Amino acid sequence: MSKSRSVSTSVIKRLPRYYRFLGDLKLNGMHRISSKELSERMGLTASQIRQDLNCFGEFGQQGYGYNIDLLREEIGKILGLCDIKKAILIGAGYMGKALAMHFDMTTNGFRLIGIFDKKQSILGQTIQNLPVHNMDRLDEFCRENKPDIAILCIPKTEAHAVADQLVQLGIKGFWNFTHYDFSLEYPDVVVENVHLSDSLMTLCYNISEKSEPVEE
Amino acid sequence: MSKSRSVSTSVIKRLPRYYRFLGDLKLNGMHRISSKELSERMGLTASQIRQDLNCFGEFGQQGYGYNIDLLREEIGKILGLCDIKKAILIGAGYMGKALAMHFDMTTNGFRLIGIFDKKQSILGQTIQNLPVHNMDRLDEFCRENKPDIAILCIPKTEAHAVADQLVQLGIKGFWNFTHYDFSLEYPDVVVENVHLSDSLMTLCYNISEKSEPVEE
DNA sequence: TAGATTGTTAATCGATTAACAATC
DNA sequence: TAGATTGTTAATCGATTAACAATC
Repeated sequence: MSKSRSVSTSVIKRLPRYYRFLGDLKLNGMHRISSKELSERMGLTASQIRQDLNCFGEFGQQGYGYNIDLLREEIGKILGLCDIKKAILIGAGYMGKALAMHFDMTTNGFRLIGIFDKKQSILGQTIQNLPVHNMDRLDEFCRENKPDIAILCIPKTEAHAVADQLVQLGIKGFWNFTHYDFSLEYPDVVVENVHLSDSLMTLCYNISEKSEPVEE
Repeated sequence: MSKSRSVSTSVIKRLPRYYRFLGDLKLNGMHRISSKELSERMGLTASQIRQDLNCFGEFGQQGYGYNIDLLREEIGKILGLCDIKKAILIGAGYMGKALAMHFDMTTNGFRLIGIFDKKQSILGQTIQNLPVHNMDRLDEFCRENKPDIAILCIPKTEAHAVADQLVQLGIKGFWNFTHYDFSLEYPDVVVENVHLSDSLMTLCYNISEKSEPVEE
């Protein structure tokens, strides 16, 4: 299906945004769009859009443009959204709960199948029909259910040990909300970091920069 | 203080990570580090680190390397973390609450000064000593307290109208957790997006890619 | 057919890496 | 002084943009 291996991460990172915009256009009742019009709506160049898409195949038609519905579906396939993978949540604090309750993972390729915490007060609870298991049941659960990824919403101090354990248990990826950085430790495991602090600091920089007098 | 205007966003995005690693090294009781050793720990090249830092000044010493504590502080200054700016939270659902309760903004340059929602059931509550105000008090509050940024944790459908209102009220930046994309609409307002869906889709792609048979 | 717009090659631009003189 | 490591210039690499023939 895919044309060749190793598409650059810059391209990959743009795919979800294309997917989102195409979804919005679809909801607007539109059916076709040219790379030029899409580029204007997204703040990119038409060239870039065409280059990006041509990493994966030929989805357009000369003189016509792209069929919105079809292109969206193709990008969905490229991202692998159709094949729903199994996720477990480690840490049912505020952030973990927010994700479990509020966030529809199935539209993003995942289904939550288990929740774990070690805090006694949380253990009885049920979140989205899933009981919160004690951490000491993690091994057994993973062996039985073979989750693909783990969502880490635990304190930084616990991240390392838990990650080690999960890698041992064959986890394939982490959605990492902790402040711990294990990009390098497990070369065969995919890590997607959501470093909220980094994001907020970037905003801080840009705000500070903006309000500074511009020196020539 | 800063050497020249318009440092590339690639560099800016790496600053918080440097800041984090230097903080960890400091906690480890270390005092100096060379660009080479830091590069190995962070998975970068020494050249890149030196290039990045030299966008802002000369923080090292030949033959010695960098003073960890000092470099960390300098990066903090560059990011503008010392000057605490005012933030308001719009939307006190699961995600909004998680941020307000759990996330220490002051270490990232911001202080939460107001929380807003329109859901009747939430309005009585107090989160981190801040009462949840009704949305119809937003105008008054902003005129009185002049917040710098707004954290948007509201449904996509409401994002556009609220953003418009806040821009009118002089907000300087958004920390955007909604699925709405207003990168282009307000050229003078700084937007930092936390598109969790995009992040999860990227993870989905990388997991799918990894498990596919590698074709040559 | 003529016009529009793609897919793709070539040109440009920017970011990363390498090299090295300066210097602690 | 000799060794280490910076700051910075030059070389390389990759990503973005421009151009255009192919074609719907």
